[in-house]
Amino acid sequence: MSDLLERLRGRGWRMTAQRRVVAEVLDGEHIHLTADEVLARATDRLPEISRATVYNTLGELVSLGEVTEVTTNGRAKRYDPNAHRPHHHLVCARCGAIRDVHPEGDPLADLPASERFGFTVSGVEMTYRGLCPQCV
Amino acid sequence: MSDLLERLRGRGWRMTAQRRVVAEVLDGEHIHLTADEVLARATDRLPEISRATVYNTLGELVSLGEVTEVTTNGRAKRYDPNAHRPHHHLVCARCGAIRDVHPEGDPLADLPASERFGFTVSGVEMTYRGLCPQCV
DNA sequence: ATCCTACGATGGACTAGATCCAAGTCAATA
DNA sequence: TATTGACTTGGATCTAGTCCATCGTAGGAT
Ligand SMILES: [Mn+2]
Ligand SMILES: [Mn+2]
Ligand SMILES: [Zn+2]
Ligand SMILES: [Zn+2]
Repeated sequence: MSDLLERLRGRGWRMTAQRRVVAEVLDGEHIHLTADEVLARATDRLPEISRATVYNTLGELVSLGEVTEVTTNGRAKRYDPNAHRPHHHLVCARCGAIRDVHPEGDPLADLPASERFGFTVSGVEMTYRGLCPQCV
Repeated sequence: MSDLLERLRGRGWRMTAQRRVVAEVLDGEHIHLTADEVLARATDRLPEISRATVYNTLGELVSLGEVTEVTTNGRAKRYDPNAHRPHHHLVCARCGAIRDVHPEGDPLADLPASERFGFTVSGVEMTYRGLCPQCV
């Protein structure tokens, strides 16, 4: 069983067949599925699952902090189960492949006070762009 | 007249009343308007302008490299006329205010080869998150 | 100044992605 | 096994954006 499922059980999350398959298809490394992709994979395991439930469940996982939303292209949001290890993304400009990356250094420290406009800065998302080995 | 308009003229861009007002409403610092916001402001100056023309013109300005698309929230894309000075963004999590920022350091250099997965990395976008002075 | 025409503008239909809702179903507890 | 509030469902609805046939015009030619 997946780590995610285990954590959710531990938090008293009410378990249903639908929620289980959504959590299952999100399990893994470098996973960044759109809601439609989650629906397609969930439907393989549980044909009667509905689109609304997929959206409901993804939204709840985001609220619980177990999944993060990633927007790399202005199209469909992607859902990332790797929420417990802060990271950034490397995206292929041609095929859209996405890898998790962990840059060195502290980007927050690189933003001088004169560039903060009085904001209380709490985090940063970085999206590296390039071409993957297959697309070069 | 705006810098943007001047550059476009110099590039032989065919000028129409519609294109002029779109370019005009995009002029300024820290401007990051959605297509609908551009349409609303353009309509103030030229009531008969159409939504399709706003999208056509924005798309062309992006192709020309005079405007960049910014996606900060998975909702509507925003259009940024400050394309000739590379920069990143600081976004208020509550009210959505967006400021242009110029962090120190070279984020590309902070991505070690072991984290590049064979990609040819060519750029990076950074979105700082926080609360603006009015929203703290 | 007028003509010509390729390029731009238009409105409305259409699509993708996402959300909402009233009604039906069921997991968890007793 | 009875109860009940939480979950699921299909379909309607919404937002952002694209597409297209047709009309209009900017700007070069005369
Ligand atoms: Mn990730
Ligand atoms: Mn900007
Ligand atoms: Zn690729
Ligand atoms: Zn704010």
